Amino acid sequence: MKNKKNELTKNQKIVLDFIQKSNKPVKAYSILSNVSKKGLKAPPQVYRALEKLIEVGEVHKIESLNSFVACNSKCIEPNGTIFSICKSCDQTTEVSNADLAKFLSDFKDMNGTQFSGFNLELFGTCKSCKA
Amino acid sequence: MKNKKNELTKNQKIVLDFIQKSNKPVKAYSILSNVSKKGLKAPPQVYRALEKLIEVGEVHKIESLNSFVACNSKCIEPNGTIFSICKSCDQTTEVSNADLAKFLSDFKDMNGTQFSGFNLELFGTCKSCKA
DNA sequence: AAATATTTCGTTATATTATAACACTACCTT
DNA sequence: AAGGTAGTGTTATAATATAACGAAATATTT
Ligand SMILES: [Zn+2]
Ligand SMILES: [Zn+2]
Ligand SMILES: [Zn+2]
Ligand SMILES: [Zn+2]
Repeated sequence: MKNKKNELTKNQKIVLDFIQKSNKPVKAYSILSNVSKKGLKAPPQVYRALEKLIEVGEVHKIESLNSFVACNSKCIEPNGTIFSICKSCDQTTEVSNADLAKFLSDFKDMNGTQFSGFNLELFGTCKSCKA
Repeated sequence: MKNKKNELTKNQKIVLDFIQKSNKPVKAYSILSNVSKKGLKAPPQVYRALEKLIEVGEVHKIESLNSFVACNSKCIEPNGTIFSICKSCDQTTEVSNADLAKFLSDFKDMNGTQFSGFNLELFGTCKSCKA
């Protein structure tokens, strides 16, 4: 047994709170400077919180942006993530499409072996950038 | 008209050559140290070559590894990439599966708008790591 | 409750990845 | 030859991420 009280710690909550309030993916050092008044003063404190938050599924990393977003809690597949990213403003939303998620989860390689996880990043232009 | 002689430059060829000879994704600074005897001595020289090689489609960046691979020249979709990545050794192969590529290219968002590009990274365990 | 193990914390230093800026060169186009 | 574009070499620095270590907090066992 690992952690009877399965709650986030203070630092983890502070970081998650900031990410959830952001409407775009946020960078680690942006998190750091924005929560420094709450006591987090060095990169490891932020990166450690992020690591945990990602582990428990509250946060995802947007690899192509080196940035972090809160899970919209519509993750369909536990080990797969799908994002829609605006090429012009980086606005990012988690895509929940059952067909797509199923297609990806069920996908097998040449040998018929299934994958254990996936990350799909779809690039386009968001509504406000089109206008 | 851009470039009548549509060839790669010396530096670009050196970098591409090294990437093609590698059997795994390679990191920029690993490229740098490996081609330094051929005259490339500073990061910008490598990153500029990479930028061009990516632009012309000879090289892809593996975002989750901050590494680079040569295109296996089986890119089905011009603006979409699909990779299979071993979680344990980082061995990476470009996946060419017409059904999957078509599914992703045709995928539309809630508003029915098509995306202009995508990158899919599939995670699993490679043959040799399973053994 | 006390002892032990585990996890988190704060901190300093450093590693890794990537780009800005600038003067200069090579080549293509007219 | 003149002008434009792309590439080069170089120095410096920005941006992203982790190693290491001892102290503090929390959980588990005795
Ligand atoms: Zn999610
Ligand atoms: Zn946008
Ligand atoms: Zn390719
Ligand atoms: Zn492997």
